[in-house]
Amino acid sequence: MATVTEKAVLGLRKALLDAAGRAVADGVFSNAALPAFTIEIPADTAHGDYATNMAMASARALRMAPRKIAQAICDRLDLSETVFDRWEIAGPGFMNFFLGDRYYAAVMQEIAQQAEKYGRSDFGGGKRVLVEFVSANPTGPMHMGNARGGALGDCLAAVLDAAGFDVEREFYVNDAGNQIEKFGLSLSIRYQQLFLGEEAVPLPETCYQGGDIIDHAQAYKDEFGDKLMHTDDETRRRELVAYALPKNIAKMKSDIAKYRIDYDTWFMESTLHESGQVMETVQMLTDKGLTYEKEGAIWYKSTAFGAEKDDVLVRANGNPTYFAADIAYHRNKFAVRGFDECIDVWGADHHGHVARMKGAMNAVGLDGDKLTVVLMQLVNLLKDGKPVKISKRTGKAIQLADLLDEVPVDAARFLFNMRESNTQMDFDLDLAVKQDNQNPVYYVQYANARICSILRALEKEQIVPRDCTAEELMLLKAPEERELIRHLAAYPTEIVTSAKEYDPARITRYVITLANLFHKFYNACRVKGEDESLMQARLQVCLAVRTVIRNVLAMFKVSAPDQM
RNA sequence: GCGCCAGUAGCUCAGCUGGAUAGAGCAACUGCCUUCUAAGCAGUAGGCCAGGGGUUCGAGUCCCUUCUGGCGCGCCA
Repeated sequence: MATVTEKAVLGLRKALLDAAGRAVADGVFSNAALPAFTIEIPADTAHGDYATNMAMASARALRMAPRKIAQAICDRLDLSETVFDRWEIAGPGFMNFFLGDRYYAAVMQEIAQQAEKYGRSDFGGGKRVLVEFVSANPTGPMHMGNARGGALGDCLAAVLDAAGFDVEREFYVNDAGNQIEKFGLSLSIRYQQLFLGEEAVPLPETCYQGGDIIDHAQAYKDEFGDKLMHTDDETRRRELVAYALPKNIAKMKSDIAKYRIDYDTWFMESTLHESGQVMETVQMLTDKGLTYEKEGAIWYKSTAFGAEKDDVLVRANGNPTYFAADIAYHRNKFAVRGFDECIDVWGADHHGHVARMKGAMNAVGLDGDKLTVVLMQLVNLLKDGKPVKISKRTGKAIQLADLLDEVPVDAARFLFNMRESNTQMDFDLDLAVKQDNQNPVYYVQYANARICSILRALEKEQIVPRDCTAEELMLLKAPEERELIRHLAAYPTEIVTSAKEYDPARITRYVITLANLFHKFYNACRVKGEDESLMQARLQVCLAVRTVIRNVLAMFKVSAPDQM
């Protein structure tokens, strides 16, 4: 089901090729194959609604001047089957085309008909995609970086869903391995300090320094007293982990829920170890001759699959590394659960692991190209214009929970999803806390509220929107109306492009522009008080804008209040 | 040292697979509410697209190089 806009471009392409065919038949063009050419939207609308470089691209093959080629094509061009009604030749040989009334009317009808489905497509063909994001370490609270990753991952998943993929969201909980050992040791020392003092049991620098560790120890002491002062170290550590880890995970779940993210799965790393999938994966690589032993450890030949160096899978002490578990985890995604494509959102500090992870997929007989890693630069938090260091070890990290206490969720989700993921981003806390017009989320919400206000004002006069005929919709001729409708028409394509580029921030920018065009329309064109037909046609414009704004905001889980 | 990402208006960022005079928001300045919400709109000003080479009809976009910033290069995760 191609959209009105897709059909417009396809129709134009066909008309151009037909015209070129006639030129060959007329003997004006040689028989040479025409090179590929593009049809695109010019930056300046004075250059038409669509333009093609066909003549310039063909110049060499046809051994003709671009403008002559363009003239020959345009002379033979039949636009009657298209939604275009005018062409011109410009500049070095561009052919520019102008959309006719019927296009604008068709777009309006399409949006009205599809309503909340407008923008959705079957581009993804129902392929099963897993988007794994945030996956914060459960040894401590989530921080600002997780806020960006959360908005990015959740909105990326939403965009993929709109583009016709069958999407699931997943949080990978690293509840096993070295960092859990370290977590246990940190808890154990803090606990003992509560009884013996800090000097007697100093906390090593390699331990978690955060205040949350002390809080856990204190809470345990409050509940169970000095019970663990009489046990051996290992029991104490295990007991404290068993006590604190579920609390941390529960806290992550409640923070994530506050942030309006709904995961399909919280996947526990421990299940991979317990079920034997980690060692099974190591064995699989060994069977393929892709491992070797050195200094008591089992190494994987990463370099055989494009990585820069080999990596340890099983340490000399017999414990598998994070990497071994991660291979097993991704193998589980593809081979056990059968996802067609997997997307990981990682902090950019992990970029060095992308190649080896993809390579490892190939090594275990899967396809590394089906794993996409979306890298996200970490957030620079600014307060009073100065950077705030984000570090779990100093214990001074700004937590996700703190952020959500101060910044409305609407604003946080919107702001974190404005910049392309792979660019460094400053997050000015003072600015984000401000609820004023500097915050673009209000600008977009305001457009929606204004539309609702128009509808309310008209309703007081017993005027309600009704379906319009194509002729009535063709009354929408003002430049502000046309630009607005063209932008509305671009929405489905934007979704697909966003999905292709794994860049949901594109949609945020799209909706800001939509709000801008609506505000311009609002100032230039009145609805109330116009002739009935024009008023109804403009009401349809309002409804269409509201539909798209609501679709975008609902997709990104940002509220769209009727009044502000 | 090697690798990845980036460098575009005072600030934060767009710029679609190379296309026509490089865009937007914020900040600054000037206008616009007796008519649908001024959280808005219109306008002015602001640029050697980090520097230098190259590729071609055409380069912010592609290639090389230098500089600057961020991040990696663990039997950490």
